[in-house]
Amino acid sequence: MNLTVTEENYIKSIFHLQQAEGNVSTNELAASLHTKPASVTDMLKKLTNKNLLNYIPYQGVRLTKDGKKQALMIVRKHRLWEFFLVDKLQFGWDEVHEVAEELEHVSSKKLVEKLDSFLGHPKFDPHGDPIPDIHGNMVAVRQFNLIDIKPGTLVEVCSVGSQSAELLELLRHKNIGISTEMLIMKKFEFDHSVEIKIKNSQHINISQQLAQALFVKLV
Amino acid sequence: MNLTVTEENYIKSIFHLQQAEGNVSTNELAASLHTKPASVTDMLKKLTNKNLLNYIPYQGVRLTKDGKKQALMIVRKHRLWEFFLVDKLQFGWDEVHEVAEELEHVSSKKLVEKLDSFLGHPKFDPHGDPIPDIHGNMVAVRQFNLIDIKPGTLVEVCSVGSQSAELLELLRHKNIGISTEMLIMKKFEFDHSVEIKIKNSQHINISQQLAQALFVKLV
DNA sequence: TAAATTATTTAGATTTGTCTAAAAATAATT
DNA sequence: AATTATTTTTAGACAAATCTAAATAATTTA
Ligand SMILES: [Mn+2]
Ligand SMILES: [Mn+2]
Ligand SMILES: [Mn+2]
Ligand SMILES: [Mn+2]
Repeated sequence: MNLTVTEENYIKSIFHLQQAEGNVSTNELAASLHTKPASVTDMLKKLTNKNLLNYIPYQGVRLTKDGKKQALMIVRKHRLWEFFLVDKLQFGWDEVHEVAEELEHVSSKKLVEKLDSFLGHPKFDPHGDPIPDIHGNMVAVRQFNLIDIKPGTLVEVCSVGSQSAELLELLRHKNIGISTEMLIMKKFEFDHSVEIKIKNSQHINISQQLAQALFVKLV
Repeated sequence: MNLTVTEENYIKSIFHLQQAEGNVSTNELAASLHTKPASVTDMLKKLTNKNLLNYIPYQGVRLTKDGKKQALMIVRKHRLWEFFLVDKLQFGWDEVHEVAEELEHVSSKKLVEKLDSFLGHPKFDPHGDPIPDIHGNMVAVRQFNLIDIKPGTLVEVCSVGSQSAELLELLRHKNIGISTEMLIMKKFEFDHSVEIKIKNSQHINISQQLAQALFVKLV
């Protein structure tokens, strides 16, 4: 079953949205895809006919097993290409997302697998997100939101909550990236900011908004 | 000016067809793009409005300066990706064309230039065709059709007349590839076949059809 | 030159993905 | 419970790219 670029983008968005919440609503999807709710309704019907998702009018949508499998293969391609761009072509990790949005739709299965070999079967993309293998499996690292970590804990950044240019610009400025190790020093009640100490570096303050966008694992 | 994938494919086809002949006809284009003449007429009007080609009804079409420039950049991407697939991902030279047909439409300019650097600025693709540089210039190697070479001449294969699977299969079987050196031994009037001797190998016979599909340079 | 053939264009329809505006269903407030 | 607000769906229109069938132009053949 061959999907159009548009269909693939819908499937992928639903996949990401249904991780967080249960059923994905029409409005959520419209926002995420920068389109209108009416257009989403049309597409949901179409994808339902292709057995990629279960859709109940007014109740939102979830991917079927098949839909999830398709989504995982698109995510696999997206993250492999991002790794390629950073590791081989010297792109910055904050400039690869847009390009990968196009590359992920190149259809050759052989290309994906040969690319994976060429890259040495990487397990994580440049943003710290796990790369699904050919069967759709990915390593599960227990991740915590930085805002929930108790003072005194040593953690390592393993992914970021979005790929927005604004966020990545701020991270670059603060010298925080994937695999940066940091000690949580203190949490301030007033503005929910967090004081941290980056390994071999000075103490800095992280705003509530930034802390909520950082995911870490215990080291 | 951003072109759709379809528009890019039209521009590229016209570019290739107008190399050989003068004006490109509607029917030729339809055949080359596996579409119908009526569809071609529609698209020619559209591309004319975008100033990419000069179109006179019933008289065929030629690219404008701008159209040619666009075409060269698509060809550049196509051939760079083909080189990448063969040189880095270990694809066979006979299996890269289809994949490159998709990759050539990925739009990031930065990607093309970084890919070019990563590959070491190759001058020829795996089929021996020259890769245009960022300004659209490509090295011109004087090429001859093997069928026109006089006996006694030493030549080197530098490109093939088509990328058909059938042709590439035969070449693989005869152990002929890009940069294969061969001495032209004798031409037979009866069937216009050619006897050649591949360097460090035995004498073999090349059919008229095959000789017409091989382009060589003098060494 | 006139007739027949071939090439090209026009006319009208179709598919895909989108949109706006209006109607209907659901959820939240009073 | 009734009203209001929000969400979602329907109805109808539109642009892009395509197709078939018919009309017209150009070319070839007789
Ligand atoms: Mn991304
Ligand atoms: Mn990523
Ligand atoms: Mn090719
Ligand atoms: Mn090629």
